[in-house]
Amino acid sequence: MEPKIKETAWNPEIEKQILKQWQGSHIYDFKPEGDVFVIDTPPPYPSGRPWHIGAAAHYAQIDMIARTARMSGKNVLFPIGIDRNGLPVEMYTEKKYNIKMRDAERGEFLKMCSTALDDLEAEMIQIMINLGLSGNFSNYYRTDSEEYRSLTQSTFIELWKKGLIYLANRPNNYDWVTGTTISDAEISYVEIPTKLVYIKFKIKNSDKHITVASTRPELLCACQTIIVNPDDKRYSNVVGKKVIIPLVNREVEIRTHLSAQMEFGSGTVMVCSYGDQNDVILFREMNLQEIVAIGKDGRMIAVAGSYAGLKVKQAREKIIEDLQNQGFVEKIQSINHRTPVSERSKIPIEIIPMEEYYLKQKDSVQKIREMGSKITFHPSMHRQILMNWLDSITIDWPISRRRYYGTEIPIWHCKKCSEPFVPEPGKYYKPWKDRAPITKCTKCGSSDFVGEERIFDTWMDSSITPIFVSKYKRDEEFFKKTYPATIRPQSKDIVRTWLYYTILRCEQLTGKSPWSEAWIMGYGVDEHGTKMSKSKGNVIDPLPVIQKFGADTFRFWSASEINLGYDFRCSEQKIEATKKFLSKLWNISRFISGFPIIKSANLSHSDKWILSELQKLIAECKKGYDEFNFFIPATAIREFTWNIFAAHYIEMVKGRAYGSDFSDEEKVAAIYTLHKVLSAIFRLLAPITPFITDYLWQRLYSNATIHKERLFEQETYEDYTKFTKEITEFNSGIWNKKKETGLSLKDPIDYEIPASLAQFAKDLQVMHNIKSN
RNA sequence: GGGCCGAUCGUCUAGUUGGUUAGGAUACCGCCCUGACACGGCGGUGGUCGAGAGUUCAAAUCUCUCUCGGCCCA
Repeated sequence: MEPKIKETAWNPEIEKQILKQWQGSHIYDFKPEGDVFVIDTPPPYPSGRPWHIGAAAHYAQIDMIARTARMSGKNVLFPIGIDRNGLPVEMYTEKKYNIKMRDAERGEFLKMCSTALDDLEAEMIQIMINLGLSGNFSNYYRTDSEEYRSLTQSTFIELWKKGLIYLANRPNNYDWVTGTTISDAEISYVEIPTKLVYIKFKIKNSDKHITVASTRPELLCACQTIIVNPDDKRYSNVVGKKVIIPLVNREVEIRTHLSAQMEFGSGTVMVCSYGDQNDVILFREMNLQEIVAIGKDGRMIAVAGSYAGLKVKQAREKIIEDLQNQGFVEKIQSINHRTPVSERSKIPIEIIPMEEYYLKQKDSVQKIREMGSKITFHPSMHRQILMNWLDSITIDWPISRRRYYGTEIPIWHCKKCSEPFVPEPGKYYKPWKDRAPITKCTKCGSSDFVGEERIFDTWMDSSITPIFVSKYKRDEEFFKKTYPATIRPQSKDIVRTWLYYTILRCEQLTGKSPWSEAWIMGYGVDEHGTKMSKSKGNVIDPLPVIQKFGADTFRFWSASEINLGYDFRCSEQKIEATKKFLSKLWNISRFISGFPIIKSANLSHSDKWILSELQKLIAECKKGYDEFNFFIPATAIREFTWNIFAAHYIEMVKGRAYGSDFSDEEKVAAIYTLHKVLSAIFRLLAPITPFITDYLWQRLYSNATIHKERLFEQETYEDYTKFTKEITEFNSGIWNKKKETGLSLKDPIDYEIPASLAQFAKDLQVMHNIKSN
């Protein structure tokens, strides 16, 4: 028997020719009809080389979702997009050209950012293609395109008209390095060593003092009250008295408030505008007059007296020194303080009152909680991340940013009376350079207008991906078919941003939940379990790994190694080891390819046994594919193929398939079953390893692609799986015996076949060359 | 300080209605060319199931406490 396949190992180079075939044949094109399955693909941000290997694994798995749905008979919309708005590219550009954004001409700067993104994007797209993603590459979208930005602006205009957006001047998280307001979602917390300074405040008309512990002594000039806990006996006799602020020599009153913790510091807290979020709450609650002490450049302003012009940190050092010199310091303690920092610039944020645009979100929390509880989460435990976040929302979402590379806020104000005007939706507006959409102010009659210079928080763009890909407001028919989308795949670290904001925005615009399922993946960490970062030097570049081992190897590794929702380790050695399975599959196929394809047969017992094991495998795979957990089918298929099908069944029927000492009927049954099982394995594996399965499928079974086939068909056979343990143990027993006695595997042996295996006796006898007595 | 999640051979994991010598894969070691595969076959080393206590005839599995790791919030 000559096998159809000559090569003895899977060669990843073949992937290139398969890719070419896919590209030419449009097998992955989407038709908006029948049973539609829409994936709200995350558009990755091209923030620099190399792309994270964990992200590549993530996209490989998203493709498995698409292929699973397609092979289940669905019409799959699998859009590909690139997220290009936001701060990282601005910082990248500033560094690359050694310029400052605010010194550059705005139009020029935007062009530089756009060019930088083009280069970074090209490699990302190439990796996605090489990975075999079955998405829409011929028409991939960019969030900074005219079409996308005009949709963002249209949705803003729509919500503005609905009254869901307002301008307000209130204390905000402010990142003075990047010069913009940021939302709570863009803040992370880090432990920073800092000094807790115990400052003595003189009590008015008394020679006594009280001690106040603070990590922000530079804000003394903005202090408006001192609070103590109402239950704190130590201070009950001073509540209501006035104290003199050291150095500043202003009087403030001592009050009580529950938020003062008796155990922390001295039990007293100075309330300043604004040291932290608690100060913001207290100023509002107690109706205190705010004193702004820090400017937009992160330096103290005039009200800080001699400290004006100093950066916050310098001012702190200086004021501690002055307090010490004048005897106001009782002691200084070194502590680690959980400090809010900007996720982008990594520096501690300041809270500064500013006028910004807000999108109402507090009123939506209850509705989103209900929607969230109806969305199916994979795995279900990650629903909690959303719920925890919903519980912590206290203010509306500030959506304006004082940066350049983003979608412009489409609004003009009357120069004279400040009346705002929004244009008609449907076009892309740049108010910083375009003319106003009206000629005369409807309020005061003035004809001078000033365009808004600010842009949106990038989440304003990203949060409308489901309505962008479904052509909201652009193709009503298409939208009806494709919205809400089916599934949102994403990583767990952006649940509170991307997932949450998308539900919020889509609910406000469409009244519906944007998808029925959310699929949440963990992070890729290095082989020792630590987070990959450029500074640690443990980043693995996915591109050379994919080139070396092939996309299918990489994909099978990702499926068999990553448990959905949990963090996973990335090691090149592990990826390399997975390649062996593909070669095993290749060689099984090579062997079977030598036999003709047979339509039907009269099965013998061994055949019925492996077919009922196959049914068990199919049921197991179905369970995994139904919840898009590819770990389950990948490991089950590997186990079945290698350790049951190849190790036992193929060895058992080899003699029969070759035909010596067997009837034609018996021979035909073996060959029929070999092909039956192999072709089922190909289809079961196709969503995970689309290259090798399609190649072998076309070599052996069809002129057409495997990717239009059904994933599996469930058939019923008499259950023979109860024999599996006995068969495999019997075979092991003989292999061991031959080894112990120094026999070669092909040597004859005396061995009793137990009565319970009598149905398989003939196959077993030939397999092991057991002497017939 | 509070919440959520996790912890099983070096690594990935099975085990979730309490009763298995705790199973598999990978890595490692040894032996072996066998009608597809040495990217193979067979076998072996390796786990006091994070720690402690409790319930029980019996606990990786149930209860409590603690430790560590991750994430979130105040």
